[in-house]
Order: sequence, then C-alpha cells, then structure tokens
Amino acid sequence: MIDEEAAHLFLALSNPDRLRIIRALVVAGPEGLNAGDIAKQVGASASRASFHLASLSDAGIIHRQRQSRSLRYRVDFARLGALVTYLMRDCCNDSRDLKSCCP
Amino acid sequence: MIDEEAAHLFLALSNPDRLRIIRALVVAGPEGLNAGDIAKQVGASASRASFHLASLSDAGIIHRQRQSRSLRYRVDFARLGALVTYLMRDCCNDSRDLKSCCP
DNA sequence: CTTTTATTTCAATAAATCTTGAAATATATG
DNA sequence: CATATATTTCAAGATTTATTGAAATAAAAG
Repeated sequence: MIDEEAAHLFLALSNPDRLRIIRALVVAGPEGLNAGDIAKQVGASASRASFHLASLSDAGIIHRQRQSRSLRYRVDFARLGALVTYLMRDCCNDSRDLKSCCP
Repeated sequence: MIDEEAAHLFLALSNPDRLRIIRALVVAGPEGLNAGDIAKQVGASASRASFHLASLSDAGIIHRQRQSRSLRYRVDFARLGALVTYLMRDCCNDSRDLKSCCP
C-alpha cells in the first residue's frame, strides 16, 4: 500500500462516529447492519450517517449490499488488516520497538 | 484510549508527508532527526515541515528536544503501539477475523 | 552586540470538511 | 398507480485544515 492510500484510510478513521460505526459493524459480524440501525447506534441523522458511511466506503473499509428497501453494510476485515500491516511493516519499517508496544 | 483520542491520532496520520516523516524517524532510531533534515527528506518547506511536526507532536506520536540550535525529533513507539492496540482491541473488538488479516 | 543558523509562528488566502434539512431515488405494498 | 419506507444526494453556510512566504524567536559564533 502506498502512502497516499494509507493516508486516505487514516482520514476515514479520523472521526469518532466513524470509529463507532466500525465497532458496531465488527460486533454485528457477517450479518452486517443496515444504514438506519447504524444511524441510531451512533446517534446521527440519516444524512450524517450516510455521509460517514460513504467516507468509510470510499476508503474500502466497508461495503454495502441492497437488501429489499435497506442497504446492509459490512466491514472489510482484509482492508483493515492491510492498513495495520502497512503501519507496522511499511511505515514503521517492521520495527521491533513498535511490535513490542502492541501485544 | 477513547474514540476521540484515537480519531485525533488517525487525523495526524492522514497525510502522506507525515507518514514519510514517521518512517524517517523510525529508521533514524533513538538518535532521531532534526527539523531541517526532516524537511529535506520529505521535500517540504521549513514552515510546512514544522506544521506537520506540530501535528504529529500534538497527537503525541513524536517528541522533540532542543540540541544546540537544532530541534531533534524522535518517534514515540509506545504511542503508536497504543493506537494499533486500540484499533485491534477496542475499535475492532479483538476480532479474530481482523487478526488473521494482519500477520 | 551583531551576525548567522535553525526553526517556529503568524497572517492571508485557498481548499476541504461538517452540518442541516429538503428534495431525490429505490423498493415494496395496497 | 399512489403511498409508505429506507437511504442518499444536494445546496448553503459554518468550521476546519492546507499552503505560502515573511517575520519572529532561540542559540551559537565572531
């Protein structure tokens, strides 16, 4: 992953509501959650939640799938994992010092 | 770490030049680098580099120490490690799926 | 004390993001 | 088809961040 792409992902993670959305989607697991329930869980308006979901979706951190009238969102674990790997390996040079700091 | 703090750290990581600064500081190791050399390495103006360094410093990702006329910067591995831990454990609920994606 | 070197701070403008509610789109149901 | 539900898109103003160069600060040297 190149620095520009990683920066884009980190930008998507730079908002507390979006972090809470990710948490909710991780807890929800493979079933995912629809947009309305996500908005309720983070206490955002439908339009605000939609904005956050678009931001995470643009970064490839989540994906969506229409299910009848709802849109179901799921987290992309591989994408998040690739970011952690980038941070440890590419950005931080596989530093032993860093590895020892996150058990 | 609370979501707001993590979001602040992710914001500091959301710029390619700042990611390159971190990489340079990790490679430099405990000796660190002074502001001028960092600016040269990332190809930024002194003032722009200073802005980036302030952003990383505010987030606690790097620290500085005056050394004669120069300011020497060092990366805070524990702080970066805490962010990785937050992402894995608190944000992503220690998900096995995520762990298996970042070896 | 003046000059030089290293770095930050400031001011001003440009660019991006946040926030809100109203309108638009997509799907289902009677 | 008309209506209801779920969600997104759009517009407009407020707030924040980016970028640049000039001025200010700090420390060393002559």
